[in-house]
Amino acid sequence: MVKLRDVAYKAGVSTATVSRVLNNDTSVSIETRKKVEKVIHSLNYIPSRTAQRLRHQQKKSNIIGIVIPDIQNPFYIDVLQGIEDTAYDNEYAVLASNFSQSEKREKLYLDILKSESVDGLIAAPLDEHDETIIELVKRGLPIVCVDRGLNDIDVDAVVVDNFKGAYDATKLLIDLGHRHIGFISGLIRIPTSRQRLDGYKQALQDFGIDYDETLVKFSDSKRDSGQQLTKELLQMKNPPTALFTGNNLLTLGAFESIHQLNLNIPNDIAIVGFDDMYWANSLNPPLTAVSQPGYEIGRRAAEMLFQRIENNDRPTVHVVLKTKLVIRRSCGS
Amino acid sequence: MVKLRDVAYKAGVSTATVSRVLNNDTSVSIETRKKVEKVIHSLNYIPSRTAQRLRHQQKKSNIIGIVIPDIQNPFYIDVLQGIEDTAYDNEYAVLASNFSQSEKREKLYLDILKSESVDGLIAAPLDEHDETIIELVKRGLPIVCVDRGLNDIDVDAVVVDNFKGAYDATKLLIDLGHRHIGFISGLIRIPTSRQRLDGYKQALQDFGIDYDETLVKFSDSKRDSGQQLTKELLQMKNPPTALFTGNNLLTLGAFESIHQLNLNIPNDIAIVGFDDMYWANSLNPPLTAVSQPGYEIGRRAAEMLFQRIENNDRPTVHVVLKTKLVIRRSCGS
DNA sequence: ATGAAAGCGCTAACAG
DNA sequence: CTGTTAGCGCTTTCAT
Repeated sequence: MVKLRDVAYKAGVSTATVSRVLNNDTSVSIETRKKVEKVIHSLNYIPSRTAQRLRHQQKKSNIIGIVIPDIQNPFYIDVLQGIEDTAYDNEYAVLASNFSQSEKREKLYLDILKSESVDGLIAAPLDEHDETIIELVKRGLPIVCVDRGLNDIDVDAVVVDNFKGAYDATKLLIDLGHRHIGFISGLIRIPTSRQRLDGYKQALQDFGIDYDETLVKFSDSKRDSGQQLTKELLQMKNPPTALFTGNNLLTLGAFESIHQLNLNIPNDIAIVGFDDMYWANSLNPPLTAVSQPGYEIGRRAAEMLFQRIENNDRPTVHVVLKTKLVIRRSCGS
Repeated sequence: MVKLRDVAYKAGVSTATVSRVLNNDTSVSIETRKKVEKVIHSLNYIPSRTAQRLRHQQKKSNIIGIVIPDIQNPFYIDVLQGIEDTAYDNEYAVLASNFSQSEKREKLYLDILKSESVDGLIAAPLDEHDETIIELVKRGLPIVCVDRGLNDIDVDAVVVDNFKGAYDATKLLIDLGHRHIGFISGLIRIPTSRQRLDGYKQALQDFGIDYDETLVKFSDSKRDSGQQLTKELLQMKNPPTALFTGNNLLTLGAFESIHQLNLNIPNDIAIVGFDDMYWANSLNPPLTAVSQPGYEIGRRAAEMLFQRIENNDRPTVHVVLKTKLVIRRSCGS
């Protein structure tokens, strides 16, 4: 490996001068600069960022890290895109990592990103007690949580009102006359799942419908689970007349299942899904959905992160974005 | 920032001892180790990977970088997942970046990843003459290209047989009796788009159908374009009876457009799409598609990269994976 | 079993 | 305008 010293030696100057050339220090004479640049080129020399970073680690790297729970979930892709665009506008670069809901991988990536000296981190914690993230916050690394907050520590967060979103969806179905409404939930461990379940329950209660636990299924939020659990619900002896699916992949599974059973949406089974993804209009019938502003979540989170990087002492902020019920044909009318 | 020296001081030992504890050197007495570990914990100390790497730079970082053209395209997500899983099995971590088809962003991210001292890179080049990537290959950074190869330099690549895939799709529609087949292509600049167009043309030619350029539309491979161009095609005075869409997002746009026009698939318009994504079965009717093994592409690419990291001198390899025509109901029968 | 000290490649005072 | 030099945080001989 050719190093700065080699260049200096071959060019007959000091290492400092080479460094100056590298960093466009104006105080180098034209000829010296030319000479050095020639040697740099001829030796195919590339400065070691590792060494550079070690030298002045106070300097910003202008890189932020993102830790995503499940890259297969397009909701997080929207968030990521919002972060990316905002970052780019602010001259930051984004390094993303996906931990596929695995605690071990999450820790691995947090460690790496941390030590790769990112200026800050945007993360969706595994749950409200995510220790690895809490530790990083304690160490003073600028962090903004998205989608899910953290209970045991004060930290910036951008989330949506999952309770209200689920409430609205359930209420819509109730308003349309349904009394027997199935719900396919994500893992109860995950805060957003709990909040959505609570919204569902509250709506039932407000309209005098008893909560029937046989109508509620829990899953890992993957499409296959949605498919499987929808089938189970529809094959009950007293099946639901309407279905509320807890995230976008579960919704797709439900559609698949319903088509397979040759049932008609919304006549045989009405459906409202959490998440309004890009394919919602391509489904047949188009999906009625609780729209989460993923891109906006990402944008806000990035902005908050950049503020915090500038000033780590400002008070923490929780931003709660509203969901929006987008009514299309899958719920009937 | 708490550093090794702080730990040493507080524990009343030398920095060397702390380092030994960190690296599980056996020659540390049990009590000393315990004492040091306690301090490490209490101080919340994390070693700086930057410094570690500078110290013995021969050591691998066990990080690979990925440069993705468009993270909104789920095909690349499949590839990424394949890479990720393989990487994890081989104890590598993956840092991903998305350049949204922007040449400037691509260069930015390649620079960053390179200097973040990744052990290698998996990239989908902008085109066959992508200079930034060529330069990195020349420098000796282990690189594997996916989806698209590089013309001017020898480099490992994992691609699919786009020509054959497009040929098969077109032939299927011809076999079903269609003579007037629209094609919505991606940007002609992108190699995969050209190959698919060639496959389409060849199939027409082989079955004695004249190439009609008014039936072919070019676009940026986004859903909106698919929607718009499908509308244009279907509103021609002599509209196609069948449609071949050049990638998954274009397909979604086409479905949306067709539903809006209240046309029936496949009776009014048959459709075959490139890319068999996870939502293919949720569409109504389910989509007939050219399946690209995205996950497999990622897996192979990662394996090849790890081999090259071990031995950068091995000859370059081009892997061409086959596509598979998955017949469902959108093309009629 | 532990410590002292020499760097890894680079930058930034400080001095000239 | 250019050179000397002291580290950045860590690992690793070489002593003890």
